Amino acid sequence: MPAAVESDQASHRNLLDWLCRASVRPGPRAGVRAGALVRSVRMDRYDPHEIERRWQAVWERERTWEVPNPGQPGFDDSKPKCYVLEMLPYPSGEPHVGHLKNYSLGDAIAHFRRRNGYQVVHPMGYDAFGLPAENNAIDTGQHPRDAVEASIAAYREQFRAWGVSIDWSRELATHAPEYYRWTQWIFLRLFERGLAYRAEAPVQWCPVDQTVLANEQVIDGHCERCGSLVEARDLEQWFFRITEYADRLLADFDLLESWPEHVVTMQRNWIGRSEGAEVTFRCEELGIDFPVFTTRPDTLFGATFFVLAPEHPEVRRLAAGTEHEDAVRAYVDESIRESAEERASEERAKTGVPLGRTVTNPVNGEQIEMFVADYVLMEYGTGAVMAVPAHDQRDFEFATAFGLPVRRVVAPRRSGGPAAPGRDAEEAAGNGDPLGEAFLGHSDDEVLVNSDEYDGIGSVEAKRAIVADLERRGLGHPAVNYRLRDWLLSRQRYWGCPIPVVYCETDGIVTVPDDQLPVELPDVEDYAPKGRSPLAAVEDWVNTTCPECGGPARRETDTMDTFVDSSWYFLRYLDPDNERLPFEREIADYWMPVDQYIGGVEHAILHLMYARFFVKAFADMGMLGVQEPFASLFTQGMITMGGAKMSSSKGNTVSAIETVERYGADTARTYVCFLGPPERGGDWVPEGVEGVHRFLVRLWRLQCEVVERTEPRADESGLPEQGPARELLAKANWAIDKVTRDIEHGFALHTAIAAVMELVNDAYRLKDSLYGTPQGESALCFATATAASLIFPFAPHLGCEAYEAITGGRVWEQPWPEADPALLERDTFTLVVQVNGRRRDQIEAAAGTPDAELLELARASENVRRHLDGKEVVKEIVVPGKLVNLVVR
RNA sequence: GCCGGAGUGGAGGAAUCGGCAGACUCGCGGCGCUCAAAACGCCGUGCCCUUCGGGGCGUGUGGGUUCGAAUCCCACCUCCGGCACCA
Repeated sequence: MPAAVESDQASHRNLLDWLCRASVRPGPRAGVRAGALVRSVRMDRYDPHEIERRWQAVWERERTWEVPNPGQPGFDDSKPKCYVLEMLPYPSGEPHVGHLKNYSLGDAIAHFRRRNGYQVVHPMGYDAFGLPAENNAIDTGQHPRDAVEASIAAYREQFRAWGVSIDWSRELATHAPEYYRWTQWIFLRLFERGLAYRAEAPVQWCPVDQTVLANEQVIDGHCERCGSLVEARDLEQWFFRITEYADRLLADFDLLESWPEHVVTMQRNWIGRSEGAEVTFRCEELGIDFPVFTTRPDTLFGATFFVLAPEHPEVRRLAAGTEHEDAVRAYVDESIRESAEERASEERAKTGVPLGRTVTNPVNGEQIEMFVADYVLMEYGTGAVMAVPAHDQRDFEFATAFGLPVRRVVAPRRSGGPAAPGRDAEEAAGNGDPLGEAFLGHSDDEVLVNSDEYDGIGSVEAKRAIVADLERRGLGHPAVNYRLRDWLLSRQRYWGCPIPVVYCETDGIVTVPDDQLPVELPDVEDYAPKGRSPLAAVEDWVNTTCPECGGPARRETDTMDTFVDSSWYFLRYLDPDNERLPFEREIADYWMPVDQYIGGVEHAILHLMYARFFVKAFADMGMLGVQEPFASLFTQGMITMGGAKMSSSKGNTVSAIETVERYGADTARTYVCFLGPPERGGDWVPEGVEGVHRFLVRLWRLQCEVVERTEPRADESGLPEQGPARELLAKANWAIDKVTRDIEHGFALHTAIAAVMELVNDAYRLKDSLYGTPQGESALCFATATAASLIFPFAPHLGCEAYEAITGGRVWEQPWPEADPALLERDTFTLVVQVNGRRRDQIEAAAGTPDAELLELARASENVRRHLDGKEVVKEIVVPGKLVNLVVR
């Protein structure tokens, strides 16, 4: 072996090494490879389907993508683990281009990590319970299980046709009794710890889907799924106590490796933590205490009235016997009838009715008037507020409408020191101190005014002092409030996981013992919901015996929200056949957390927050050693067509299946990765698909030509010093470096693919000058094999085929290539010469040329001289390896 | 209203430690191959002017910092996403 090659080859890993050692390319290949059988008939025609089927058969036969768990035969403990996961699909109809993108991105990462030395687990499953299949059953009578399983078959077939590298031995579906048995088991463990409970609460009811919804599933007062207006109802329902984890859900954002900032922000907003105090206002006449939550206890002296939500349980009692009784009743009835949407509408004037009662302001003993008004929400805080009109926009509007007093109690410290005590708002306004300025300026440099002994104290300090004083008198204490509500999990629908609970006449709520799980979902005659679950009609299922006393009992007929099913599926993949537990802790601890999770941003709050909650609860129960399920999250953008969201009603859909049938999976996969930055959406352009297809065909033909026209022979000449062979080798190494960095840094798959395109373009441009010499042919073989190797994560079948044709090796068994630093360094560079910052010339210069020489080169340029003529050079800027800028006057 | 993100050719997009604006792909134009077309290959393609040497303008708008700004700062406009009577 030539010495020149020997010194450089190590960094080429086995590819260039192999090319140099054995021959330019192998003669007859050893053994029967998948591609070798048909080489004779292949010719120049790129037949993606034939190639794709063939490699898929190899992977399937050899179970290439299956990875054993620790302790199982074949487990390789020398490699670090890597869990690559895409959000599991909801099997409805057929997979679409959104799925294609999701799984193409994930598969590229999985392949990339594998070839970088990781033991990658990359499983797949189906989120099979849920309304679409059930609604379909109502329309057609087809059992949801049959519909869902037909879809699963279609999805599975597509994923195979796309050549996604899935470990099929771990496949699961959430509607299978073997799976939901453990969903029920988890429910029971949460129940035992008080994290699942049943309670009556005001809930949101979707009249079309005929079920209650979780808060997260209501958007602007509408059902997230079907869009209909939700109604408020008081019902007894099952909840998960996610609010208990609110602080940890916030704090543990710190444990995440790489999540999009906006997803974290969305969850933060959703949890909506606010610090303040709970303060008690007492109605002396009736002897009722009204606690309120406030973030501004420092403004207590400005509380000039008091407002209850129309739903507040004490409203009717307060008004009873007063002159306002009828008006209050009418107002409350009207408010409750109105939808949340109407109540929240923006430009609506504040309305309300006096209650004819007063409460005592605990800081100064003032009697302030009570009102009922619909701008106060029962769902937040205590359903009552102290109104501080001087410093709250909403209270101010109400006060204006009802002619109530406005008293300013904080003022900016800067405006000439503390304001004179006793000055009221009208005065302040009259003194050119507009009230508008008084609205909650959150500057820390405010001081209290009109607040007795607290006057002059800074607002931050005053908060502490006032709350401490109230606490001493038993009238308040510091408090934290959350926007987050407990997760309402029961649904009055059929196609979901049964809740493993019975109601016994003597024992009340009794859980089904573990050894009787799963509580199987029975078949029903009629799927239509009638305000309660269709399961309620299955008499011989509902009527059962109490596991405690053996007496008669009725089963819970509600089923679980499907988000329960998907909150732990990523753990079941790791131990899918376990019949003792949902998953073995040791196995889960080995693989968890998910290193890279990929899915749509639409799950930013719901699924991702629920799954985080489950994992924390599991950790608390000793089932798991991690606090967070997903170390890194990538949210892909939606594919549009003509700038609009694809929908069958608009007729602008693209079928993933048809695209794959027409161009092959490699083209479809590469196209969705090439469309643009994957985190952004991308517009599907049919000509763009053609363009990517053309590129793959070019690579294919290049490979055919190289195999045909290069001679298998030993190359003893070492790395070329210059000329086209050197240029192409340099380009190939540049591409290795670029693709590697782009995939590693922020998922820039589109620019990675562009780099391979550049390599192929250069190979085309240079190939005719490379044939005939050992160095040239060696470089061409290396470049082509490198292109195949680099495109493999995106177009795995073509990557395999082309790589094998040139090297005889299987590309997925090769380590990811490493760029040779010697070939990355350019020996010349283009020196840009500017005069006054404008480009006047460019000159080829040797790398490492000293600054002084660069300046001379620059001044020697004819065009530069023209611009220097008659002027004085006042400054010379040299950026080594880049440019020279001459500043003249 | 508040919090994020983004505005670059005919289109998608590249360039983000401040240093050649427009990589790559599409589209368009030219040439080659062909009886011809498609396919394929090569070349060109921001706008304007040009004596063909080159020159001017150009990254949403207006200012600023700098030898030099798509990139940094200030003000504003537009679009997208999230939250929103949350006390």
